[in-house]
Amino acid sequence: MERDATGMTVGPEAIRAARTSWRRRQIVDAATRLMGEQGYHDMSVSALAREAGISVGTVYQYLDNKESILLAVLEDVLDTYAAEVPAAMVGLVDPVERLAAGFLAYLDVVDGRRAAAVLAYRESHSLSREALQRVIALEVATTGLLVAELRAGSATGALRAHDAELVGWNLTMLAHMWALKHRHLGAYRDVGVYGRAQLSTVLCGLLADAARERYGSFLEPTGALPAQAARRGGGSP
Amino acid sequence: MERDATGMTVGPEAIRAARTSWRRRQIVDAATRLMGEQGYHDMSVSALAREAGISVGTVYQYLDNKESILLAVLEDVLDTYAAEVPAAMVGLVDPVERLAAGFLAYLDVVDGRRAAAVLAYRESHSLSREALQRVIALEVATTGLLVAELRAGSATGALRAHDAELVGWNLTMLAHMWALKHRHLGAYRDVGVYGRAQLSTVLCGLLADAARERYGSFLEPTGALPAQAARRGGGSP
Amino acid sequence: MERDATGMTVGPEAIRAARTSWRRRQIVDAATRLMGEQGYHDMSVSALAREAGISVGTVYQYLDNKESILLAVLEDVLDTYAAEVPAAMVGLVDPVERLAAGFLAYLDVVDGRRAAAVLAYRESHSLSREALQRVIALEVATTGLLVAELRAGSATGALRAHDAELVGWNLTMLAHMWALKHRHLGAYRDVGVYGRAQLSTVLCGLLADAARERYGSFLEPTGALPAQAARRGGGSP
Amino acid sequence: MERDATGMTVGPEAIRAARTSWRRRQIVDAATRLMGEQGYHDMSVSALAREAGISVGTVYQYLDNKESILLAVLEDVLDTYAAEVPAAMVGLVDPVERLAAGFLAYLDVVDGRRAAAVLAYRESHSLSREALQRVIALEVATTGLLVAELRAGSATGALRAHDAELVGWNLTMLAHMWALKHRHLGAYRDVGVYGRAQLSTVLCGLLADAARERYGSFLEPTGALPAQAARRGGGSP
DNA sequence: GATGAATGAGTTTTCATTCAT
DNA sequence: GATGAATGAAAACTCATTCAT
Repeated sequence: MERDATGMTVGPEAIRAARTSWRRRQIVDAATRLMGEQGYHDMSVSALAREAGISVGTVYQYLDNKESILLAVLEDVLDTYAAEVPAAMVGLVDPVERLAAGFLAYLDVVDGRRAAAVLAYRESHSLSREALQRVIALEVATTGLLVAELRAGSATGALRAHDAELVGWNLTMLAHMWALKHRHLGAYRDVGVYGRAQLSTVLCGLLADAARERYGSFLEPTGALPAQAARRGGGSP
Repeated sequence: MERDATGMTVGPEAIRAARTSWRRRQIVDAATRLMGEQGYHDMSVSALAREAGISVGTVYQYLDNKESILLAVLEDVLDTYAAEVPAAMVGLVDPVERLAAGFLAYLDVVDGRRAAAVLAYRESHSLSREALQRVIALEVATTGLLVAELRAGSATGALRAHDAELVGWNLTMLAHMWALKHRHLGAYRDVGVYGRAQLSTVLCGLLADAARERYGSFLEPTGALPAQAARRGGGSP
Repeated sequence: MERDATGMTVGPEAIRAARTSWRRRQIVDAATRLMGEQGYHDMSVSALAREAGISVGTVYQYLDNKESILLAVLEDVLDTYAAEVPAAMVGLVDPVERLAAGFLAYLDVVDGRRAAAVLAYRESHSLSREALQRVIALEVATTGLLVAELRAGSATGALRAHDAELVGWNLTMLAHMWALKHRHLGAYRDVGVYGRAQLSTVLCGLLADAARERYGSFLEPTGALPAQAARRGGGSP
Repeated sequence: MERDATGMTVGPEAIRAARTSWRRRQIVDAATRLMGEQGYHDMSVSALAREAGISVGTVYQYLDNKESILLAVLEDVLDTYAAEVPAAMVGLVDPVERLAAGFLAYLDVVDGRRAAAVLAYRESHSLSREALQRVIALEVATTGLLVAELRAGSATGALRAHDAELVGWNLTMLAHMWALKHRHLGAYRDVGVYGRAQLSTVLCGLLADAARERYGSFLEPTGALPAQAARRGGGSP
């Protein structure tokens, strides 16, 4: 493989790879926009091409068929969750703090791409069995990150015995809810407030009595979050 | 208006009305089935007619167009919520008990018609502006029943000061979640357990210290529910 | 056949015949109205039934199919021509006067039922071959009445040698034109004026020099018509 | 804009424009044929596509909907009138000669496209309000050309005072009549004879006494036309 | 690689006609 | 005789996908 002075891979394959990912991004971004507005079925491939500024033929050069456009869009959001949630936990060691930071990062991604977050609920059923499995696997993986912290918290004694998987899905659901019910919740609320309120709801029944004081700030829905957790989670101003 | 020996209204208009509602039920039931499996867009009207055992023309005799089939299906579920939730509260006076009974009844309907419950999330965006408003209004109305009890609970001092509207939507969301995440939750869990667990999660942060003992049973996720609340809520075994 | 005191036929067959003609009139009148507005194809049989104040089934009891409704409507107008044109000539002996009276009567019918007159041009092609033959035969018959007078006029020497058939169709066409081009002609003109103007146009080239003086009034487009001819022809004020 | 050796515009836009007009012509020609036989409503778009030798999709690539196919067909004939009538007058200065030449050219177009000429009468009512306005405007424009000559003839004193607009419509109607009544007129007559006969009918009442001699040839229905007027007008042999 | 014209299967919807009541 | 609910064939129109340029 050839490399240029700065260490970047060059040569025909590198050019091709770069073009491919650039094209896919063009397409996925345009598709996310259109599908958010009109839905998967009402987005025609030619409208997508127009929105992306390319031709129909080019769309089909980079994606096999309409369904794989949908898959690419959904994977794109789910990949963002899978990247941002662990990124927010880096540097934190306490399971409860990691959990809080992960949840707030999740919520932050949802808030930044609300329309895309809704798509996973609205359009997944249009995927083939295999594609659906991939989407589910991604969702399970991200929720799994939260579940792991819930289990770790139990192990350290900070959290009471609980159904970690159920609680993990609760956290995921509450993050998604910000997008799903934004019509009802978003008018007079702010993501930050929303996130803290939901976190306190979930942690309330979870924290062991002995740990309540230590994590008291999480139980105070309207209170300020400890610096660490807020760092990543407080996305939109 | 003529009436027969049993007091039933008879005569041409009564026959027509009865036929109309029977036909609409046939159609709505078939549509709920097909849309649950294939989605709104992938359900063709002729497939619907076949499933309902009638002709395409007959479908259009009772519903104006495909969109109004969707609306009828969604209203059908939402109407069930709006009927069952208050029905479950009848006879109860304590706000917390009414809230619990309402939530469990809501969950019970969701459990009984999981596919239909998901449709509201998946297909609402295919409705026209006006139809969407009707659907939203119905959803708001049912959630409003829970919000009212949350406010009443605050007034009696049983519940702490809280964002009643947000908590109301949380309860709604957690009921819907049983359908939305059933793939993940339903395999090894039972609605009854699920309902009590979620109720305890929500009530934990809400109950005033003074009321904790009184409603202790609600805070015990796996514990038995007090007779009253369980009576209505414990639908599917 | 039974007859009542006034000599009217009675009995079941008479009742049936009377009902049949009454029903057909209801239907033809409604159809003429609707077809005039919407055209034959855009008039649905159920809309026709509604307009006529009867049920679809009843329409089919009196007319075999949609095409025969069209035929009935067209025959209705053409029959009116065939009745009114000779009626206007009754009592007149002079061929030129008879011709003038016939033309003006024709025009008068057209004026009274403009929409129906247009239907013959617009919708005839939707008739079956046989039905079309009947319509054509009726039109030929009426024009033939004018052609006969043209020939008679030649025989008496009042009219010059001419292509009587062509002139007959010209007169027919000019009568129809009042309906066909009414948008352009009707705004600032009156049927009476129109009729006299067209008659003078046609007669000008026809009258033998010796007869010009005698029928001078017909050549004066804006002049008054001789009493006889005006009697019938001056329909709309 | 690029041009090839022969000065033809080339490049993608030129190709596209050429293809578009070629396709539209294919479609309009096929539609004129089918609509002439079956009428607008009974011509299905798929039958049209078959007749044109293309696919349904291609029809819709070049024309928005079925109505615009009809409009294209009607505009096509009306545009021919609007082009041929003035073309026939070029080089003539005398209003009466120009009028005669214009009328005969009009008739010539009608004769060349009889079925299409009838369509304007049969199918106009299927147009939308706006499309109808366009069709009417075109018809008025062509008749206006004749009306202008009628007025010019009055100004020079060749024609008597008359209702120029009415006479203009008469000429238009008589040209159309060749198509509308062809069943009755066409069997034993020839367009040339028909045209001269009708022209003489119209001019008879119109020519001022002083001009009768000069334009005597126009008044002789069966006589030869003066060279100029015959040149253009004598279309079909 | 990129384009976009062409395709035709598939969708929603209408409506003439029938026939049990 | 009168009704109008039921039927299903047929129509207009869309759009994912291909492929010659």
